Amino acid sequence: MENKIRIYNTLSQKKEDLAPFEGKKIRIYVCGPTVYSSAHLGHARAAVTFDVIQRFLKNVGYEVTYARNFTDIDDKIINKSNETGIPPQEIARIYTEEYIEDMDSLGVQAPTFQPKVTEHVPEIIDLIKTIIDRGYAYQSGGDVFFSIKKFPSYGKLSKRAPDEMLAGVRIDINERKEDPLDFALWKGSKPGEPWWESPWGQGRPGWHIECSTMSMKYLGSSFELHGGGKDLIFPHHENEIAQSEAATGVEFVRYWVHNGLIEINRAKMSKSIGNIINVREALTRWSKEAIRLFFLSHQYQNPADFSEDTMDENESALERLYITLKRAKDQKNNGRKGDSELAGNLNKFKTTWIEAMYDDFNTADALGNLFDLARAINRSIDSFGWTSTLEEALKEVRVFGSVLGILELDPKDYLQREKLSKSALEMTEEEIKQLIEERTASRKEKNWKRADEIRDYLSSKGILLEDTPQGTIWRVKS
RNA sequence: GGCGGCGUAGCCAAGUGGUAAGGCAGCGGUCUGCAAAACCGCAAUACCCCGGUUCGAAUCCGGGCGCCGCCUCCA
Repeated sequence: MENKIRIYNTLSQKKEDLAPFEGKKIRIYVCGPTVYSSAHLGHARAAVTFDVIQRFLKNVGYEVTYARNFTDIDDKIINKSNETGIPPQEIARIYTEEYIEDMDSLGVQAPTFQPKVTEHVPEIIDLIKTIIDRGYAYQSGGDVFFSIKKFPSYGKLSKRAPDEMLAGVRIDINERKEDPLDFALWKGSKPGEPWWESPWGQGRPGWHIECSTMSMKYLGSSFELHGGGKDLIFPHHENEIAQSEAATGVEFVRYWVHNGLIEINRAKMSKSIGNIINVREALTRWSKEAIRLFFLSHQYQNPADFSEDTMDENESALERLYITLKRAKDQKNNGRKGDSELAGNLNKFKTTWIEAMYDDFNTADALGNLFDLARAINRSIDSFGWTSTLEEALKEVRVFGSVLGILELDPKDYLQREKLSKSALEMTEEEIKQLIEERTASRKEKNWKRADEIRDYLSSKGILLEDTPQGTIWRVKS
């Protein structure tokens, strides 16, 4: 097995060995949402991607410190406030809470720190002062701008040269900027807008500076891993690098990691196109683990094209795994010791899934190996029922599941309750159980007609029956 | 125009030099009262096209076609 984690670094455009600054400590910062609307699948993918990365790192022995911010003061929030009449703070509060709830619903573990911009304005002002003092920024009216000319390596992340960026590009000509590409560290406030007192007058932080401030506050001037969606590479992360390195003189981040975007019918999901799918909408139809499975069955850097059919397929795939787990659980100990064939498959799985994850967190590859193991488990059950090897295999599946955040439910709960709640059928568990009892009685009398009638009826209601040696079981159809 | 990326069977999707994981859907078989699930098997002559490098390329290089993202708020 390889002993180095390989990770694709946007900065070098190569896979590199993951090497912490110190021991086995990894510090991660991920750009969280600007809280002015409900979380959509794009937010969810980013959150799940880095959730799995941090889970895996912990699993293989790293000590992870993970920060993800809330940008709770921003032009977009102010615009929303102007549209709705709801105060900006209230908008931010509502969507911050929603985001926390939604990510929790998706099984995303809470980061170590979840700092908010509005709670760090003094630190932001200090950082801006430092940048000005070091000669990288200038005041102009009530604004403060970062001067990209002073930062020669500007463009190193997004691979673009400042001269080229200007050509044919739509840029607001702001009279107060020395260079059109300069960006605001501090924005003077207009009447009616939220503001904080600063050396440059009343105003608020510009976009970008909050992430530099908070990441460095919680993780240090230099830290290992900074993540976010690919759409943030420019200008957001480019500007973060410029500001941070201008302020400290040291390398800001060692590995830049970017997840691919969600597409709908091969077009980016975005507010301007209006094809947004919110997390809570998706959760009314598919289980949280199916949604995670959808994300994780793609390599994290690739685009993921969303469709209802694809989601249904993921739900079916998840169901297959849970059915296998349930079968395994239902086996009785029959005294047999082990199954060498399964043991071989288990060993293979143990190494292959770890290897896949070591290679740039390739969850899609790892999942392929899981399905191989599931087949091996089923085969073993068919031949031997319960064995100690089966027990070991289930243990390993649980470990794997805990890294990906899937297969964490009791199989029965998934196959019945979880799915019952996602389907439109109006049937209680009690009613279902009664009908099954009646059918079991009919079957004993070999009254196949009545038995089939009941089965067909339940089927029409979306309930699938299965007659097993242990009795009749049911689940909700996909 | 600049930068980045993608094009693998019916659909989804791994795979950066040695003759192609996995899932979903389909077909046949075993099992079953019949089903379901599971297993076994099948199928789809699956690597966008054309050149090149190589003993050997889906994988590297060049060219072409198609699609997408960023360059403007965005996970």
